[in-house]
Amino acid sequence: MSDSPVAAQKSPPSDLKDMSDLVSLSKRRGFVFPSSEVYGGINACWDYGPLGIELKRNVKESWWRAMTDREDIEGLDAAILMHPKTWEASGHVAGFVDPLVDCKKCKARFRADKIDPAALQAKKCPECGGELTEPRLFNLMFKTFMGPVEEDAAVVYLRPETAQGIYVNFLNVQQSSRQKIPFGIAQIGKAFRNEITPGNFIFRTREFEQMEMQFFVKPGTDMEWFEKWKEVRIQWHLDNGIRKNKLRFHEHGPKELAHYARAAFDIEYEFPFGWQELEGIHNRTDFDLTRHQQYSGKKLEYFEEESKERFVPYIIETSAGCDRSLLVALVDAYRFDGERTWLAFHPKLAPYKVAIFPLMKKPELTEYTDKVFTDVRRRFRATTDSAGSIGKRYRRQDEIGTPFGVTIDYDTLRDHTVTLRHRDSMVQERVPAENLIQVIEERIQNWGK
RNA sequence: GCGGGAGUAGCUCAGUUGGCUAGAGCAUCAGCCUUCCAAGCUGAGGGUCGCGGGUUCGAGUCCCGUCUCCCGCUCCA
Repeated sequence: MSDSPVAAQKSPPSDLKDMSDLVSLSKRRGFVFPSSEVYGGINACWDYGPLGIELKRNVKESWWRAMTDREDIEGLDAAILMHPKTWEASGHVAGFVDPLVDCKKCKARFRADKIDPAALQAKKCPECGGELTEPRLFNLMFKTFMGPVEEDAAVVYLRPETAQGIYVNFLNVQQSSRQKIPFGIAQIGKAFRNEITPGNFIFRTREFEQMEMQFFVKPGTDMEWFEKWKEVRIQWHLDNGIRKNKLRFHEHGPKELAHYARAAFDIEYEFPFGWQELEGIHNRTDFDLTRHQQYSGKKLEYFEEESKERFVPYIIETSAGCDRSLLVALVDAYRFDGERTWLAFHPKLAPYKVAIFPLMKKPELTEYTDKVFTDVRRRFRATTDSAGSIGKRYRRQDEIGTPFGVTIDYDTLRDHTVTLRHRDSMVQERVPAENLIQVIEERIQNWGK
């Protein structure tokens, strides 16, 4: 049995031209389904299928470990429903309201606060001079009621960001975990925003999951930490196998900064629909904690032993979209060479790490396959398939991004070696069955090197 | 929310000027064939045509409403 590589003499793999191929692959293979599809779907809501949820768990696991493996970071899972005053303090009740006006002539839409007051008064479109509609309010927070009675006093909001749950727990976490500043709190959780225009598959949805880490530092050291976290977060994306040339970075100028931020840095990805933000790193100063002090009347200060100083910490925030990171994993991994479609996931993100096949559907081969499968799946998430030709089965796994294929053939029965096939190169190597797990571990260790 | 396009099997689509039990390819499942990279053979399952009304003897095919998706405007995790 030779282990000569089967060379791929095809045209170089291409990227996605638009999202349609990825959307249909996602549905066909069980990554992402439209929500409530039997009722015709609901705008911009999506469900993760069997493979999608594995991918998502792997993305979250990668993030969570990168954060909480550090000694200076603790985890938290705060409630989605919070005291309504939280959102007054955060500025969301006032700030998440964007009055919008439309031009009846050229159909352009503007934020009322961003066009010239005189033009707004005269209801004249800044673009074409046409007539503008009245400003209309769009509250971006989802509102609901606590308890059975729908009365104003019972109004609560679905959190529009997870960060506030961390801020209000700052002292609880610091004291219970006996952390000293600087330290951070990491949280993964859902957030909800009534976006005016959701879209681009799972890129912008009204219900989404955030992966946020808030790092509390002594005022004066904040810009230094801001710089450090920029580097750490860029590296995380690269460690997940995201191609460097598809990432770019954008440092906000003073005029672009949100009300809470002193500095902001975006990590952007080049999607088929353009460069878009994937993660933001912000220096939020002491804005949030100070506001919560004001609105709650409780002190949110930290006492530093060494200097005997008492201060409200500054916060460096890293805020990544979980669904967006998953979308980037899919988009970045998508390959098509004119014949073969495959997802070139980094093994740590792949839903299945290994697929195990009998070369043919024969009892003696399937029996051996079952043994290997039982063995391998104790270590790696694995799958098996015996339907159709071996080539077809390789293709099926390529399409869901399984990095390794293991094939049991008649030689295996004699010498107990198996074929280990690599998804991206289609190279095959012969490996003793007893060393299989170890070899795969090594290949994953050296991935990309 | 506004403008433009679209909605027929899991996917991609075909369905003539409204008229026989709505078709194809791929996919799926079962069997056969195959000793390493899809598309070979046999058979099977699966759509009532986004949804709701209306016109008509009769509608996937016409009319109204509604929902959803895609592309622009907006947005920033």
